[in-house]
Amino acid sequence: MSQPPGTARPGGRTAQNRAAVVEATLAELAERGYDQTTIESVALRAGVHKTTVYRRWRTKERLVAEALEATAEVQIEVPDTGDLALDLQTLARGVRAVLTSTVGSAAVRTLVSGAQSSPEVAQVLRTFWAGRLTKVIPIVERAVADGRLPPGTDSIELMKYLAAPLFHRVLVTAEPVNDKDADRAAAAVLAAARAGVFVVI
Amino acid sequence: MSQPPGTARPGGRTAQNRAAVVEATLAELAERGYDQTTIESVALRAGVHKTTVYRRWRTKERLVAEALEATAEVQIEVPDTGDLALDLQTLARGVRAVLTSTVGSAAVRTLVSGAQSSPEVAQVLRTFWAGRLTKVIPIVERAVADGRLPPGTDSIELMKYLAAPLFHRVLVTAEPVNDKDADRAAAAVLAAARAGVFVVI
DNA sequence: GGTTAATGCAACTGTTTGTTGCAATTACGC
DNA sequence: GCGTAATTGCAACAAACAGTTGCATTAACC
Repeated sequence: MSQPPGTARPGGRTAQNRAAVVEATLAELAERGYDQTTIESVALRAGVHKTTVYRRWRTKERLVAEALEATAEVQIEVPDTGDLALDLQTLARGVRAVLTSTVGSAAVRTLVSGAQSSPEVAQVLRTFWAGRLTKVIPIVERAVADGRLPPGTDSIELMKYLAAPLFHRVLVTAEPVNDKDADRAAAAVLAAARAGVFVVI
Repeated sequence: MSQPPGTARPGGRTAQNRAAVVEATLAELAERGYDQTTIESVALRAGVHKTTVYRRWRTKERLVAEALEATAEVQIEVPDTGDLALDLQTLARGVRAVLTSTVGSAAVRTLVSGAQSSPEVAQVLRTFWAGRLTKVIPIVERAVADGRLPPGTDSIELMKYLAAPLFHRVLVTAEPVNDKDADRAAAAVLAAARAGVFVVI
């Protein structure tokens, strides 16, 4: 009993409940936002009693952190056509798809409200987005090797600039994001990259 | 009594209390964040009883909205040198200064997080940024007239792309933002604009 | 099939949010 | 100044919520 519940008998109903609670947490985060998400609302949605959630996760922060970690395997498609403009466009559309998905929406909403008060949640979110930023590295490296981009182009910074306008629409202007917006973001970052904006000395 | 308090006798102590509460609200938002800011904490800080705040503002959302509206006078410097690259750079540094100011950073995070649960706060957010986005219009129009930018360039969209990377650093990656970052954002948006990314058909 | 971990349930405590009646204070017209 | 009514302070209150605990029930694992 010194160990938290769910460790000694992790199969059967325990695993089922864990999955249901994680899914309910993400849905609540996406629909209602971080501060409107309560342990009770998650338990109700998951069809589980609140004491079960309290006993296994202890706090809302850990619950949110684990739920977001469980989505880490959701991947953005990595394009590999060799056409830089097309690859960036595909990547941008992938970012758009993540941003507008249930998981992505939950991550974004948690990012701006929950991460302020919880270092634990903030750390998970950093890991979450860092894993997605690396997607662009091979694409950029090949373009540099082929001479289609200037040598020394910082692929991580390029990826941030690819995603930034899409985040901006979601977070700041609260506008919808469609494929046309993703295409524009890709075109903008391509022009900037060709101009050497992302070249690190 | 059908009207909210503070309208019939707006002078004297009423005005003094209103100013104290607004100032306390901004301070709380800056120090503790949106969800940690409560009406009671604001009242305590302002040296006013909580019933006064409840009776006059009714909800936390209206209180926050009014407090943030009071900061709308903070202006970004409008460059006018005629050098497009330099003007964009100056503008980007102005955005950076707003984003990184003590009150500004908290205000931005508050706007973004509060806007997700409160349409009223969201409206303040839109108005706030709409007033700043227009800053770039004359600069872009002159550049288009001089042939330094393609005809049909959307100045509002350009301004969003100028600000997006700076917001991204503050909100998503939680990285510090300095003048070098602002300069890079300006260079990126200039390259994109010259490539015709912001041309509307 | 037996044991025991995990869960459901209800009842509880403590905290927070928001309200209300009433007395004290004070802004504003005269 | 002065009277009156709006505003505020105060205390007490109701309601909602967070989090805990004891105990009975269920079911995972040997």
